[in-house]
Amino acid sequence: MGFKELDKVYDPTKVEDKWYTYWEEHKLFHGDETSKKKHYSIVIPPPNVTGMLTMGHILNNTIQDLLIRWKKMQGYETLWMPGTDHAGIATQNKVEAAIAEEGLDRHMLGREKFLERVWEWKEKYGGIIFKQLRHLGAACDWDRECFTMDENLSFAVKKVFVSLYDKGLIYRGRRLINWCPKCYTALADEEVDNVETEGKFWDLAYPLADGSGEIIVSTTRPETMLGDTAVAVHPEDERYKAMIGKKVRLPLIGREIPIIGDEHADPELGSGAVKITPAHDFNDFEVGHRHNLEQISVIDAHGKMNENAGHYNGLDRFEARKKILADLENLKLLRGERNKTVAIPKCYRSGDIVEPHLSDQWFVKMEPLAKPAIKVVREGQIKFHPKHWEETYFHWMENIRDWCISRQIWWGHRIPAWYCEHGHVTVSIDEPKACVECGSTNLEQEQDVLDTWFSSWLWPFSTLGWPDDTADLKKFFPTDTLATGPDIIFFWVARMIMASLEFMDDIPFKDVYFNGMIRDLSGKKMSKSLGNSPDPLWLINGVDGKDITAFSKVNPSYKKGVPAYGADAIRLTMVYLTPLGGDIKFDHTLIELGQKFTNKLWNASRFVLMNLDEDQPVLLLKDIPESNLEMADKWILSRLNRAIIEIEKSLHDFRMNDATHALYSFIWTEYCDWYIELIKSRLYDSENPEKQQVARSVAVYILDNIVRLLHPFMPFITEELWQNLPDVLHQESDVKSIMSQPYPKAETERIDASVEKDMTLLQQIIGAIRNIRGEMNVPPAKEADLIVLGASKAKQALIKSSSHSIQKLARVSHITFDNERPKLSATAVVQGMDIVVPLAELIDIEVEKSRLSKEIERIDKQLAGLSKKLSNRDFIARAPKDVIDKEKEKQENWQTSLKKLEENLQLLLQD
RNA sequence: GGGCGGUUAGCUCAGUUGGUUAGAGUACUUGCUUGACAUGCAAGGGGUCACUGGUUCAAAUCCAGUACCGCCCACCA
Repeated sequence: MGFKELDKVYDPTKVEDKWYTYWEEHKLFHGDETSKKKHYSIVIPPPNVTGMLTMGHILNNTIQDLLIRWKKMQGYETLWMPGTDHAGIATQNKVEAAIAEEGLDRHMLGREKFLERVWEWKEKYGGIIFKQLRHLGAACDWDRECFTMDENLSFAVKKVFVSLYDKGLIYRGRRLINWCPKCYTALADEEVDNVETEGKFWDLAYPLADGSGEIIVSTTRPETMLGDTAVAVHPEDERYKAMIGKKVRLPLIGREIPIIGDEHADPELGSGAVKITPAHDFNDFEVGHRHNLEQISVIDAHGKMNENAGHYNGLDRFEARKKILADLENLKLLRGERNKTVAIPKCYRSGDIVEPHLSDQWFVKMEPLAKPAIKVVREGQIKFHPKHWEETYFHWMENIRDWCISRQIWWGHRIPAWYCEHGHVTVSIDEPKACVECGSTNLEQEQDVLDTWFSSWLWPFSTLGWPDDTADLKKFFPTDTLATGPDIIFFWVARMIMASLEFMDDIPFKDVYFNGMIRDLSGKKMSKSLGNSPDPLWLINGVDGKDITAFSKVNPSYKKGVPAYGADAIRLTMVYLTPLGGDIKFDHTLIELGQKFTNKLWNASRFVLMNLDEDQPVLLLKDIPESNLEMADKWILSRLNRAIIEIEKSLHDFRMNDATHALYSFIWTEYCDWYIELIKSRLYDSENPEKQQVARSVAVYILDNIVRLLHPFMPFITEELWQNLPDVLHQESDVKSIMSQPYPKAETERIDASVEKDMTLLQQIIGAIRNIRGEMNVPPAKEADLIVLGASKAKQALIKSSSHSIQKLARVSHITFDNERPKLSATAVVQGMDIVVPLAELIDIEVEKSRLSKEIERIDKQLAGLSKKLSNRDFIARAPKDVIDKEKEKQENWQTSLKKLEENLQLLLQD
């Protein structure tokens, strides 16, 4: 015994950090841009610089790591590019909250000092998530770690801005945009969540200026009436047609505004007449354009009424609403109030109600960029997995609207545009000396910064060195797979495709894998604020309930703490549970699946390794003569190769869960439950060292394949086990690591259908005996005899040659054929043979009777259905021949079984 | 309002192009400290595949509709 005996229980905490350090030290995560090998690259969806690891990251990064490790073992030069996003609004909000505790706000500090504070924050808290990702095992190339505000990435941003500006695709304009009064900045359409809310719908009466009557308008936002510049009715609306062209006197303000005819007014809705406020409503803005209406802002950027709001000036917008309603009520101009669900636009960062706000902003004209990006997906150059997300993509891209890219915050890439005192704009990568139009040297840079996504849409090539023509770009671009969540399909995925086609003249990636969302068991999205998400590091490293203080409303089940499941167990569980693109309802107890599997693998390996012997070398499979392989050996080799094919196919199709299932059942059911049990007698048979050696060698050969197949799924335990395998199995490599070993390839010549068929028979016989024993509650210690009736010569031979296995696995002493059967015996039918277990003193006749009756009833029922099918003339006439043959064969088999079972039951009833 | 997804065992989920006796893990029942593993072994019970109709020789699977759940998009003020 020269092999190290493994611990009885696998402890991930003893293993995981050790191997991660080893891999990192030996540069096994490094992508070599000078390599001659084919490349495979992935860019990480950059987490926010202040981000913390969530369960969603666990799933997303496990999938990326799985792909990278799989491809690396397959011989590709792999690169997994890590990096973080500066996340403008989110990060600025965080730092502002932090300085608020010191009684400061950013304006007190000023731009420069404030940014210093953000950078300090970034240095301190940025990248924590990457320390956490290391615990997960992520094989990121940390030497290349990027940040969206790195010098070269910032240069890329400026270069892109100038290029699009020069092409006329970036413009500046006074538009109505989504404004968050809390974040004090413009937002893109995608940054606004429309939340259905119970609201009110008020009817207001506007008197006609000539005193001839009034017109009723309906609104959900009465406070904006101060900015009304018209009332619109449908031009075909008989009720109001005659009023078009007349004027109304706006209550409270007294301004005279026209009644106009416009199809925007829906006669079905409310009174059919609608107030028009071009400065505070997107529709009204359009109507205003059509009719040349004045745009009067009455709400300022802080959400307060402004000087145009008369004596409401200075009031908060919602207080103003109350006041205005009360005042109209007093004037008897408030004519109705109804409940109505309305979609309230909210800022996805702060949650504050977004205000349509008239201001000068920068925009990207998207349509010309979208066209080629639609094409590459439609033509299949880029494939989405699951495919149905392509529909969502097309729908958005075909109706794309211009992208508002300016943000009125400080943390981000400052827009490279300068204004002179005459209002001319100069756009340039470097600070210009003089205005391009008038030559003025009195220039001031734009105060606004760019939307965060304006840097992340360049991510697949800016991280590789663009705009320089780098070796990295040549080697690793376009990247291969993008794995991300469908929630950022518009924010990020679509824009990366557009940017890449525009600036690289190529697609950014070939496949996009959308992982599902992690929910809690009640189906709610997991989030820290809901307190329904565990900290993933608790699950990896374990935590005592006392230490859980991170969240205010922690799920009670975490208060007791959780054991150290280890990264491998979590990874395996996640991919086992994740259907292509489907959501996962998650609870930490589900990880027991992975934990148990980890322990099973560990112990199976422990068993195989403890049975090796230094004095008896392990034979390589190619050195074992075919004739020395027993049925069990051939069978497990056959099954291994089928599993390899299945895994390869599943991973290729991004069906990670199928690949995981294939591995799981191969390892647990076939290798552990059957193969290892079958070879035990050979392993223990020191009288027959040659057979022993073959059994040992095949067992460890399969184990070697198992750990390599499993490595992308469970990197740590497989490295630990692989390192413990005999050296003869290790292929030479620069660094001794499973990461440098080849991924198993299928050897189809090892697939042997006839051996599998024989094995099935054996399993069925053993299963039948076990079933009898189990139903009768026969203790394992009691051995029984076995009589097989009606077996063909071939089957007899097979049973004889495997008699030892049957005896061992089914706890049988003697096996005989065609003996007379004792009256008191339990019986089963397998492939037309009677399996008779004479257990006179062991069995309960009544139990056996009911067992047989139940079985007869079951087969009878099935047979009835089948007979009906086969007597259907249409079925015979129209179904394919092979289907009919199969059904007929089935019928014969069942009929035989039924007959035999009935005979057996009769024998028992005779007593 | 439009679009997309879902509804299969108590729970979490598989089920690829229609043809299996509808599966896995877990939970449950029973028997086992069987020379790797009680985080284990063996056996067992449990499903009218949401509902209704249609296509077909044949539907969990294809089509239409209904109900419920979820997500996304949209200017009904």
